[in-house]
Amino acid sequence: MPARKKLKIDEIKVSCSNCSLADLCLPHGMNTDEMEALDSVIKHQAPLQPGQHLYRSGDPGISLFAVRSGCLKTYCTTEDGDEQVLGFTLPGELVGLDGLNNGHYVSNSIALETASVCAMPYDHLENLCRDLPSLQRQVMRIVGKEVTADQEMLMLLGKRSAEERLAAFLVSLSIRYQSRNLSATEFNLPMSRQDIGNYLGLAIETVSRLFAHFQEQKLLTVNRRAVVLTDLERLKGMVEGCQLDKSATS
Amino acid sequence: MPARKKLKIDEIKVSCSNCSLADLCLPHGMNTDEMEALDSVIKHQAPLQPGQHLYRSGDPGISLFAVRSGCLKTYCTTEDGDEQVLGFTLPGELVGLDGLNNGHYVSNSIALETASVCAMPYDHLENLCRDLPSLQRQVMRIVGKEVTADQEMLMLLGKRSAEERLAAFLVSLSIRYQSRNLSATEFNLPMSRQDIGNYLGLAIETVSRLFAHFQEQKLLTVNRRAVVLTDLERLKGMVEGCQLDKSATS
DNA sequence: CGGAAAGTTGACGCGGGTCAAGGAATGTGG
DNA sequence: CCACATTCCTTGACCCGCGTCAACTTTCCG
Repeated sequence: MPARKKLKIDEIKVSCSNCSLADLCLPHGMNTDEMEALDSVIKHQAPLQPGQHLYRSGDPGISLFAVRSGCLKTYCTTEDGDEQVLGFTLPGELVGLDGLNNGHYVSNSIALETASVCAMPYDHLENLCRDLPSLQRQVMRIVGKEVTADQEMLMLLGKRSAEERLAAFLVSLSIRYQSRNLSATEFNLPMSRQDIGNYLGLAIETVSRLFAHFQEQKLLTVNRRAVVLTDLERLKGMVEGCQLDKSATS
Repeated sequence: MPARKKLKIDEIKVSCSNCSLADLCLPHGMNTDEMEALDSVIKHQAPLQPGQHLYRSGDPGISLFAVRSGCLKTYCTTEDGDEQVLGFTLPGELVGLDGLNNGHYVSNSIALETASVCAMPYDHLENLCRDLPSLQRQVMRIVGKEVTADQEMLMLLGKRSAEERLAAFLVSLSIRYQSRNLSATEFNLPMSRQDIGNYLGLAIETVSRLFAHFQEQKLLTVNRRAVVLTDLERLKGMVEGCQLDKSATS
């Protein structure tokens, strides 16, 4: 039964145990058996096209999603219609936690590039957590990370200058690409100036001017979406002191 | 054994099933048996004095805390020493989620007034969640709420004017006090202008001027920490349109 | 090829930060 | 109970970072 065989291969292809992102994702630290159990609750769906929504505000929030490839933008809208970008999700990162609150998503998630995601229905995940303490702990770790990341962002928006915000944004992307075994210094921005500005609480003209300014200072070269960080160290220096102080006090 | 009896009464006093905050807190929606199980993992500790820390950045993060009375301020510091206030915790609300990330708190939590808290060690809570699906769901609900609240805050800091920020802050306090059966229009601010400004990403002079400005417009009267919201409706009107749009799209 | 979307650049002005001075409340020691 | 310091808050003057408006260029896509 060649057809059956083929299907089997496809299944293996998309399993957690073979996923190169496992270290960055929920399976992190799980053994093969545990990964297989996790696999069993994951729904693979058709890839999202750019501009296509993964979920919208008000949709019944029933799943947590892991991004396998591409890039998602999470945003929400106010009653009077304007948008706030909440974040960008890269492969190995999770979205959809906010659906846990009252069963409906508050935010929206849209693909910026063609993206494939793994969907994990909350209720299945919940059941599985009962049997797999390591999964439960990992979920809570992810939750804690999310909270910490939001705190970092609040600090950026509350206290930092436009220059520091953009530098922090670029450094964050750099680090995240690096941990995915991509170049830390050369990459394409998956998002528009509009999205960057919105995310950082800046006007798009300001973002554009800052890119020009950074270029003058030989910190980077930029052409539309293509970025080369020519002096990553100095960029990191600009952000230094703006980061959370993680030094233990005890 | 009168001593024994006395102790028993004290225990009952502080149990979830007798706590007036149960509806706002983790026990929400649990039956008596479940509450008793939850009680068993809660550690009651001596009240915190104003200025005393519940936990500090770097401390081993081992517990989730529920505030029973008083008010806590959560904040974190940058490497170069300045502070970002992340939020204020009122009775019935939880703090300490950020310790879930890597086992250490990233933020600090300090009492603004004399405060008593219930401590729930993560590991006990984790075990209990395995037996009590309703608790597990409630924990995840709280987590989702936390994420949503952070999103709302990001929007405030990213998009809103100083005036809208302070109005939103006062309305939020009003609503939270009301759901604790306290006056929605007359209360004392538990925090200083410094803290308010820091939290809202504003200079303390701006906060002060805005209070004066609001007073001229007969929106409220304020004397140091004492606030009376004389036109709550109009205040809410100022915030309208800044709130997340929760209308279902499907 | 044409129209729209995305990005850049310059001119201008305002919201709110900064600096400075002073008042009111609270604490502290004599 | 009073003098004094300290902290918290208020108010005014000034000015700069960044938003807004506008014009233009480049890229994208049917």
